[in-house]
Amino acid sequence: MRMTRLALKTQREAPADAEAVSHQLLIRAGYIRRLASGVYSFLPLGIRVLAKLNQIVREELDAAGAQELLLPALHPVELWEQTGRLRTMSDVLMTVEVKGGSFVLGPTHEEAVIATVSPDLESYRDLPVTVYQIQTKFRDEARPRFGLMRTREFIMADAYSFDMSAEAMKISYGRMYQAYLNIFDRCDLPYIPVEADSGAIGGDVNHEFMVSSPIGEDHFAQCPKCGYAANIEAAKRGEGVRNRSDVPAEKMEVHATPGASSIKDVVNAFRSAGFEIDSSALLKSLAFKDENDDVTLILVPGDRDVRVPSGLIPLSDDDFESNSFLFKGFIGPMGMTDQGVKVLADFSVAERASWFSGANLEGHHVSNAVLDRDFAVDQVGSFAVVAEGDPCPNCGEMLSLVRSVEVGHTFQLGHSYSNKIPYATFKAEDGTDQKYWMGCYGIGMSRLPAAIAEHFHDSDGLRWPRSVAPYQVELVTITPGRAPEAVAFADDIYRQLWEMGVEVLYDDRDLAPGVKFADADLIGIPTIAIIGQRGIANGVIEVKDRFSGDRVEVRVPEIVEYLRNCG
RNA sequence: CGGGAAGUAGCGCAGCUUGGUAGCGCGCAGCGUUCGGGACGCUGAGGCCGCGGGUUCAAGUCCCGCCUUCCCGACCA
Repeated sequence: MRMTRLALKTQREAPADAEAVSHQLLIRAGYIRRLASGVYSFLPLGIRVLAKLNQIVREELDAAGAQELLLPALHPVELWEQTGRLRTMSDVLMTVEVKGGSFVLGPTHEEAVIATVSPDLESYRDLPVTVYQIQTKFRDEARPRFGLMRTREFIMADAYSFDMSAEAMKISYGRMYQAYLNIFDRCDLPYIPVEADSGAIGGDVNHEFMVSSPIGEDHFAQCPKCGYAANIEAAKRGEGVRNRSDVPAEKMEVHATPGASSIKDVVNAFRSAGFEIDSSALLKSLAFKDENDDVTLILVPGDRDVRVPSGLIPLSDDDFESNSFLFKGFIGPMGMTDQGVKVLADFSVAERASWFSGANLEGHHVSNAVLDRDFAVDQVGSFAVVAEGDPCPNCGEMLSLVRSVEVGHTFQLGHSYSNKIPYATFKAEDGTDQKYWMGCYGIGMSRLPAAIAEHFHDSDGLRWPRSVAPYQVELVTITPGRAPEAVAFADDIYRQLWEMGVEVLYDDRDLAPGVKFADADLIGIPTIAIIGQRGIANGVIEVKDRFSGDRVEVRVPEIVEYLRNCG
């Protein structure tokens, strides 16, 4: 492509509202343009990156035995009522009213794919099947941000597997998981698969594919020794050193702390009473209930958050009324097991000898509450959100927390969707109707260019790995107005490379050299060949590697072959 | 949804305190000079000063309301 014909203009300055470096560079270099908040156009260069990524995904998923199809973006609203997600996902759903009904703009396609393929998957003989699509998704995000990172309209490659048994589902999952490893390998991204929390989509085993990034919106815990890695939502810690050495001689003592029901207020109350403490000395006791309305108390230090086990929900105000021994804001673990409350303590609770805690009395807290002396627990385990330095659950090494971008997510769904859709069944070998065992798999296609740009840019601009670069080679002519022979020479190289099928961008613009060099660096094509009068007079072409910055001089007769081998 | 900031030419910004002809840089068009790392001169085009109302002889500027955007948080298959 000749740049004089390319519908693209680089910008010296990024829009003021672009914060992330990847966002600024993608806009400045002319890959994307904002149309609305969280809504971006892909310009000619940007769509080429996307096409490269799509091609990688197609090749790997096809090789894994998945079949491409294309589901609609418009879903009849009834389909979403059926699974209950019209309600549960109402925060992000966009709907459109049309003649004769309403449609949901698909934020994900479990409903649509089941409705589409189930007529053809009638028998166990028809399984297993995995289908995928590359589709635009719509989510009314609370806060779109960081350019392509979090948008309201985005492109996802999503796949769905259908199997006849749990074992078969695991095989399909394993195959897709491997395909995902292949895909991210080919994007050259340093990613890491982590164990993840299943969240609202439901299901059991699942993994997120994370890329470490300073603008990531996720965190995962990683063990430097054994390789354990899990999303912060799912990460567990191991047992620490139980501290019994400095158990105070003093007995537990009740203090009046009127109105102090938050961690912050309680700390302040004790401080004004002369105790030099911070929130880590306070025992946070949070009450939850299960489906039988049985109460569970979870204990974590006051400076930590509870990682709520699945199946437990926080008590409502009504629940507090029906459990009159629970004083919201003043709960402590003392005597709770006698009330039939199950008490779970995080490992970190056992690491401290004595605690300040709620007194189970309105307006009162206690000091010197000691585990196994003043209160009992049913189980000590990993019940807090893990923190930097917590011991690894596998090997005990200190965990570190990594900020990251989620570029893919794979789920073993089991029956969580097929159970909700009556016709999501097949005839089993024994003649009974059975539900599909499903898996689903997603890659944020439009997020990937941002993640890649974020990871590989330097101070001069973008640097694309070859596998996703919009062009493999950029030719830059120098002083075209004055050097017709150099231009003719460049034209010839361009034509030859073009005919060989090399993806070549040709900066044939009549601009000052500095501008063209700067643009080449900004755009980030991996190989830049500089064709100027001076070099040609010496019989050489200067070729710059955008990644390493290395420059080599290639002899004129060899230049075409050299550049071809770059691509 | 809570907190903060900002909307003036395609992009980056000044002007607002103290109301009186809407400006600068980049970019864009034309001409000329330059030409191996974002050159220079001259000429020119381009504006619903976010929207609506109010105050005033007069509003980009003051007052009220709304909208949009960005950042932090909450939320997030």
